[in-house]
Amino acid sequence: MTNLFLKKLRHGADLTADDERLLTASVGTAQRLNSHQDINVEGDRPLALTLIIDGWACRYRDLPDGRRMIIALLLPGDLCEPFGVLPRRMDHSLGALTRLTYAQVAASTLRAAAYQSARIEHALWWDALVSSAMMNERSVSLGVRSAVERVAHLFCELHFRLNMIGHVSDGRFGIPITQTDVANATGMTPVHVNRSLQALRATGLISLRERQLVIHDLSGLEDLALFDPGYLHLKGTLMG
Amino acid sequence: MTNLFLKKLRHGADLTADDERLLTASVGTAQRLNSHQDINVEGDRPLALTLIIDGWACRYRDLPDGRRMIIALLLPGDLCEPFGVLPRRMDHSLGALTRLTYAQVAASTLRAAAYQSARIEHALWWDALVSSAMMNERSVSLGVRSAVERVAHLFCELHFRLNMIGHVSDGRFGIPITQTDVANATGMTPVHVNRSLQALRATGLISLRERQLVIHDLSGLEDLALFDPGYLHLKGTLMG
DNA sequence: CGGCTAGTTGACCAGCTTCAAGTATTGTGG
DNA sequence: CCACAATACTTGAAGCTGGTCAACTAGCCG
Repeated sequence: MTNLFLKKLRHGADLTADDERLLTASVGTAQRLNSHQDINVEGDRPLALTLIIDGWACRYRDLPDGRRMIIALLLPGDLCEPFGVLPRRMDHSLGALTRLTYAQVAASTLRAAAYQSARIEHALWWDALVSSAMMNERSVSLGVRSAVERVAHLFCELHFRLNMIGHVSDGRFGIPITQTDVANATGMTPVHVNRSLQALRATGLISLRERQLVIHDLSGLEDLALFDPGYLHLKGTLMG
Repeated sequence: MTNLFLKKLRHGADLTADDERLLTASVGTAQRLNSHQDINVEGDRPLALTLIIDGWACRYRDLPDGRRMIIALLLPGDLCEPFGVLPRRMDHSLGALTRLTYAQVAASTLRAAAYQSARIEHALWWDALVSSAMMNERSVSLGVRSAVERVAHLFCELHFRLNMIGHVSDGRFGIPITQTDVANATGMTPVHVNRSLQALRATGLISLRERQLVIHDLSGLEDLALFDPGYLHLKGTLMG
């Protein structure tokens, strides 16, 4: 269970049992947090990378006048930053959206693991590539997609990401965050998220009740969202 | 002149003459392109990383219905992707916005240089960190900043990035791209970019004529844009 | 000179925000 | 286990930001 991280990385490279032991040994002890608590805040000097073990978190930024943007949603198995490096000063914050279990990982330890095993190096770079591609696609959403498209796109992306770690069954998965969180992540107001959700439900492509999302027609939803899963590089599609 | 790349990397680490020779040797021969030509298009299997030598380029994505989003602006000295890895398939395109000189760099060569010199490794990771921070800040712009704020923020960022490579003198620098390009990069329409530019000029903080931008009051512009230069990690602010 | 691209302006419109109020749902202390 | 508060969700009405459409101007190059 600690290692949805491994489960995800297996999509990026064929890790051996040794590789997996090495990675497991790099991860610190689990820590817990309630929702709305922060792991790092802007301005901190972080001591290690953070690995999400259970629950959802986000990287976010607050502007001086109170506006908040969620830069990225972090799911179990996600590393909060690229593996190679720690900034001297956080330029954004890292906070829990739900009750959260996480662990710290030293960047130097991960780099050392990458030196030791080309497969680990490959897997970690694959993970960094996918994270960066998700940031790209988020810009596209925020820049040119409409409100309904953005929400639909988010659901498609969550479907694929959660599926990688076995958290989707039969097109159904939990979305344990509030509509206000979705609003902060999509650059919309909570009110308009609500209305967009209703519009999406009205298409018949999804159901959403009590924070359980059911995708009835994935390819229909993908079409609506202009979603192309290529950016998630799902088959260890990497070379150097 | 080839090496605005080095000039930029010096902001991330103290490179020795040997380091710089090694990096210079990694870079392929210069190639030229006219504006609106592409280096890679979505779906390509890229053979190497691309380094911008002269002129401006962008990473962009076209949606099936014709909408275009510029994901990132690339300036002289910029590497188009994180250094460690090449995707098997491009999930976005890379194109010239002006006449362009660029060169290819093998990802494996760069990784090898990083193995050989901790300073090079440090500098390359610093570069990757800054690129990723710029993507974060772009999401913030697109998500919560108004039109005028977005344009102002873009100008602030360009000021700092171009300043790193010595392309700013006295608050003045060239912006060799069209208002339509700015629109595609900020998620706005060309018409509204035009009006926002007029609004910005009316504040007296900037002048913009014949694609020469003059920032009369940088800190005033930063305040207007809610710009905090911290994310550019300007002083080799990195640890592992 | 003519054709193309870039920039500018005006009028109108739509998508999304804002504000406000009301209904569920969840959590908490007695 | 209930009462109550707090949080999350939903709905309506009005307004603003930015989009759309269309036309016109200015510069550039063959």
